[in-house]
Amino acid sequence: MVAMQALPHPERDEIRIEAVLHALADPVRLRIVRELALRPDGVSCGLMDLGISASTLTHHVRTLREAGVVFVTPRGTSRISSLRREDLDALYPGLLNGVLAAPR
Amino acid sequence: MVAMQALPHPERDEIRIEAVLHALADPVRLRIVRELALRPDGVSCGLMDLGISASTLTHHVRTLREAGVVFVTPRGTSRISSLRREDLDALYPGLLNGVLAAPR
DNA sequence: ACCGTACTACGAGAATCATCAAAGTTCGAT
DNA sequence: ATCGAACTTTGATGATTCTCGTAGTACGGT
Repeated sequence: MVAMQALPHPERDEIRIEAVLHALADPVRLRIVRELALRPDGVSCGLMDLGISASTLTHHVRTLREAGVVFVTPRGTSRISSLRREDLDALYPGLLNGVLAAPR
Repeated sequence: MVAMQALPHPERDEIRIEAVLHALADPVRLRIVRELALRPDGVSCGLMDLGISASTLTHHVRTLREAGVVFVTPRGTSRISSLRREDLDALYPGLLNGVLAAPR
């Protein structure tokens, strides 16, 4: 069993700091990341009340996924997203904690 | 003596995480921040060999200043920039270290 | 087989951004 | 007072991005 993922994700060594920072710099995506930080087991982002359209949400989740910030895996008709905490902490120790420490 | 600064800077409590992340997300600005991290006493960004025009550099330094990432003060005809390490570490502990830990 | 839910793909519009050149400002030095 | 160096301002351009609606796909349940 090599690939249980249906969607492309960057390997840890392919993650670029500029892409991560850009992904985190958007208010909507930051809210998603904050929410995911509270749910280590992952959750469907569609359940979050973000006040944006479904297609916009798709765009943001893809941005986060392609940057290497979140891991996304299909579950039925939903897609479960989770923070790539281990990878991010290994690459940029303290970054995620610092971002999450910011006042809401 | 209230204001020794000639340029407007956000107070610590006015710094917003989205602005900081956006400021750090640009490759040129990230290079500037990395350089400033090596020079605690500050330096004129014009001395860095960034391969951009002077007006573009002005734009980037202003973005960093207005986000609260750097402190800029005039010195003769130059402007000395320095990282606002204390403020950033207080607001987002670990963020700066994490960013600087990233492979260049 | 059909329907509803969850999500994606596509195309478009508005806004933001990075970049530059040209012209202007400020300051120190001659 | 003049000059040059360092920087800013303005205006423009092209690229990127955020947003949406519409149409489409995939999956589970009835």
